[in-house]
Amino acid sequence: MDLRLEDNPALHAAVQRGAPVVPLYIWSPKDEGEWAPGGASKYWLHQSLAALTASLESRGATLVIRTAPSAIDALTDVINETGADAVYWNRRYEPAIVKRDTAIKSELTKHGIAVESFNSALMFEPWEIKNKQGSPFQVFTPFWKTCLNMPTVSTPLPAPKQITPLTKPVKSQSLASLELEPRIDWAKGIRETWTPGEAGAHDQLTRFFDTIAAYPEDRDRPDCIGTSRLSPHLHFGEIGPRQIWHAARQHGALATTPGVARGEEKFLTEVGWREFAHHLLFHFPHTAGKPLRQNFEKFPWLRNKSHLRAWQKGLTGYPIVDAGMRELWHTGWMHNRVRMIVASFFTKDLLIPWQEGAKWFWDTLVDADLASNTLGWQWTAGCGADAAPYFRIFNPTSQGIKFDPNGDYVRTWVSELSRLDAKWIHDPSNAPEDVLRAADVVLGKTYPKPIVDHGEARVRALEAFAAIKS
DNA sequence: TTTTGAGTTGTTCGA
DNA sequence: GTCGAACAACTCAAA
Repeated sequence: MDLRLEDNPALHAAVQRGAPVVPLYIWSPKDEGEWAPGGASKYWLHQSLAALTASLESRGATLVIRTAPSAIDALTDVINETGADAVYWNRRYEPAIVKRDTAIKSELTKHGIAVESFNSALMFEPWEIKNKQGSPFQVFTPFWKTCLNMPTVSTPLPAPKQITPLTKPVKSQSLASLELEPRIDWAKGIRETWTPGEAGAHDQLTRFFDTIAAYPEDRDRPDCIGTSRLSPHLHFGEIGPRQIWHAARQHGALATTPGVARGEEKFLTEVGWREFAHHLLFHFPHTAGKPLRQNFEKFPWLRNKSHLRAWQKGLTGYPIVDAGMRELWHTGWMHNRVRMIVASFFTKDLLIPWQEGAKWFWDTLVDADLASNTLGWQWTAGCGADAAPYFRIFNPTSQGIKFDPNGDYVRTWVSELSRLDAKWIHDPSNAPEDVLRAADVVLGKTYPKPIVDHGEARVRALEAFAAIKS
């Protein structure tokens, strides 16, 4: 899924052949198995496809859009209609897609079509990075060390200046016919927050570089813009990790103050985590639905529908959790630190299976990415690679105080608490009566009481972990 | 094969 | 108020 012209190896190779090129996008959500794009992703996809259509037009080409139950059907149609003798695409690494694309490749090859696929989504191929025993890494630090010792990250390719179209136009569906945009317009917040598309991705990268020196500290602060906010752009391939790698290296090298490049380094490590997530899902394809660590199969999860709903709606009674869940609902995105807090609350305070949380994120995040989502949830739940030790249970109140010290983040998203001062905003249920009254907060009415007591929930979680000890 | 050191992101308790 | 240790045991990765 690479909705960009720059550093797009499949497009580049196709243009290099010198023959006319038919840029084709196939919408075949059934191919994704259980993981067809959710609502927020579909909204983004629509905008990004519109942007791609425009930029292809500026190079003389038209994006052909097709829908099919399976990609092979649409592909075969287009090959028959155009007489194409070669098909190029950029690889995806999700288990269901690897399977599909392998089948497509052998099918087309059988019919004499020259098929070639390329890596544009990752810095390294999952099979390139392995430990001394030749198996995939399951710990991040040695994984990333090995990546950094690889010869080079290849240099990004330029966007083609001109793309030669077929003389006879190829039939295309309209973008609207994919019905990616919601019927009821709930996407206002997303629209106001983001600019999907390749140009938007590069603007975002440039903006981020202005503040990257503060990244190591500010990245943990949801009350300020300290993170790159590139995740949805990366997911849709509007920008690639290799472009980011080289841009950050270059930017870091320009820094004159010694130590300033620390920001770039730290940021690239995070891009490394994205890489790690993709490699892991490739090597352990069952992990999107099942824990990497088998002993977690018998973890005593609870299923409490009303807790699940309270979490989804941002009505748990823990302000930092509720702020995060509402930011997600409103903008299609949540700050990384807050993702950890809400996920820890979900899996440890509520003891609901991590898969349920992953599903909610899948439908509501504009950056929903199977590899990153899987790693993140399994890491928090303690059943994944390099996972958090069982005793690391976030205290939502102290996390709030630590990373949102003035309460600005909570005030932005939980308006009913906006008149509470910093001293009590993360702990309204313990605030004195007169403080609450002065801030127009009536617990249980204007804002919920905590749905679980964190102290008790912590003890309960520790007991649950003790139950699966071998 | 065996051994050794280490492992993104915390919290609580007691000195 | 601050600080360090305990919170288990396991698995991974490398020597």
